[in-house]
Amino acid sequence: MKTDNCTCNPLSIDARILEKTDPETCKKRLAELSKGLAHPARVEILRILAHNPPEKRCICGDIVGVLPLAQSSVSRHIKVLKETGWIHGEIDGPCVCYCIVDGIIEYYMELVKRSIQE
Amino acid sequence: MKTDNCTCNPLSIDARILEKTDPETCKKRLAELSKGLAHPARVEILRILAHNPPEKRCICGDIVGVLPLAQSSVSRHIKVLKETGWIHGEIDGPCVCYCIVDGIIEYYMELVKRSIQE
DNA sequence: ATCGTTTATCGTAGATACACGATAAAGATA
DNA sequence: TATCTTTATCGTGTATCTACGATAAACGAT
Repeated sequence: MKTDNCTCNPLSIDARILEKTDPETCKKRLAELSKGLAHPARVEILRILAHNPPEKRCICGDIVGVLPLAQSSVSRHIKVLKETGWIHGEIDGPCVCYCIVDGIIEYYMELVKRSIQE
Repeated sequence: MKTDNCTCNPLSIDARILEKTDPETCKKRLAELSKGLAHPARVEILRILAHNPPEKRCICGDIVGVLPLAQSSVSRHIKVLKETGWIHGEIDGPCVCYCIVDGIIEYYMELVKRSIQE
């Protein structure tokens, strides 16, 4: 079931806060986020969430239909993405509304640059 | 032992080749490279290699001195970075010359963009 | 209250990751 | 040849990852 009005708070992250983050924390954060990306299924989930229009963000179970994995496996991948900080979800009736954290990709890129190049 | 003249071929990767890569392969490649980044010690190794001046790229054992890990553990992390495609190494006398693959960070960022955003 | 839908968690099993010390392999040096 | 240095690999133990089916939990609808 897909609802049109998503109750998801637009949780966002600003890449500029990195300026106040010490290098050691940056490395740990980068490693953590990278673990989230370290599986093709999770990349695909992020892709789906990133492409979902903002006004229709509740696509909880639709992900299960797309991926060639059991529902429990998909749920686990979603959990990893939540724990590593890529997405967040809020309960919306019987299903859960997931969305990608706003600005997380830019934040991640900035982390890569700062942790490796600077 | 650090040698000044590095025998490392400047193995490089061009982010533009991604244009010819199909989405499924991109996802797998991104997941693979991300696995390489998914540990703080490996991020630090990449940082060290990225900062090492080109004319002094052979710093094999120096990495062991910097990281709070046993030599065998560092060697294993280096192996992961090699296998996932971040670095490459060539034997240079008794030590091994490691360098970061040229352009790999830009390639990685491009992969993130293409696999998630496009 | 009962049923159907949706998502999370549990239990299990096999694979992979991570750390360490010990050892091997390769080349330089005496 | 013997020895030192440097790096890779092996063996071990512990922890985490991954997948699945089964089950539980939460909510809406009947």
